[in-house]
Amino acid sequence: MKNMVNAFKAMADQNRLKILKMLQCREMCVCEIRTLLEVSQPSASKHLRVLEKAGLINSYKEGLFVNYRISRPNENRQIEELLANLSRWLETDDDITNIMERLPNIHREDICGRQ
Amino acid sequence: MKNMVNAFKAMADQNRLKILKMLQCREMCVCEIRTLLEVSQPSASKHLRVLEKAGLINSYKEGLFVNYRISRPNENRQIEELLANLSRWLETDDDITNIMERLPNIHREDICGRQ
DNA sequence: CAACTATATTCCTGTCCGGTTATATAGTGG
DNA sequence: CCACTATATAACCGGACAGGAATATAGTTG
Repeated sequence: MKNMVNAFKAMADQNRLKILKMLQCREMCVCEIRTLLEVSQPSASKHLRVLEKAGLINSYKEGLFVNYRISRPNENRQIEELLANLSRWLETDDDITNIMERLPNIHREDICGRQ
Repeated sequence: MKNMVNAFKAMADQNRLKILKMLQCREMCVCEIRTLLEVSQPSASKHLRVLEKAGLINSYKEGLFVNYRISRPNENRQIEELLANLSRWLETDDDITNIMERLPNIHREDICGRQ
């Protein structure tokens, strides 16, 4: 039950839902996420930590970057179902569609080192 | 999106998840819920309010009692999917199975007027 | 209408959460 | 090893939230 509660807590925030939707398109590093989200770097970092602790996403290092991605199919069936649902939800939400439009043009090479 | 966030917030609490699971068995009045949950009456009342505002449950009066029940299939497809998932989850959770065992023996006639 | 009962609301308090600023850590290139 | 960059963590603050105690409301019964 604790797991479930934590997953719901993690999803009970607009910015974190946005992050999940973004990562369902492709994996991204923190500075890409923070740029799309338009939040500060520490803020993005903390949200990612919450999602990771809830088992919804995980991360791996690639040089200086840390890439985040949706938790691979395993973990826990409930989380998997939740994420599967989410991928079908919010398709018509203004904030989400806005992010989805900008997402293809966001590349770390263009962003990093210029903030 | 706000709707989704509110639904997740409402579900991000052990007691509220318990209430939803209970109501997925049958509708109940506040004093039945509060007894199964082992919380104070105002606490139960407040949790119910949160769930109701999130569109997960609704209520109707029956004399002195207020009966709560799972939101009828309509409302919003996302909420419906969430609840459908929940009904398959937590089947093996200790707290939930404990409640499910006691639930058939809880009747308002035996409880009310004796607290 | 008075006494009673089921529920809701209010007020208070301690805790958690999100955001910001400042600082720390870790990896890279010279 | 130094300067730089991407990310994480810490410290702090204001606002939201859970729980309890007290009170209000609404419906019932006599």
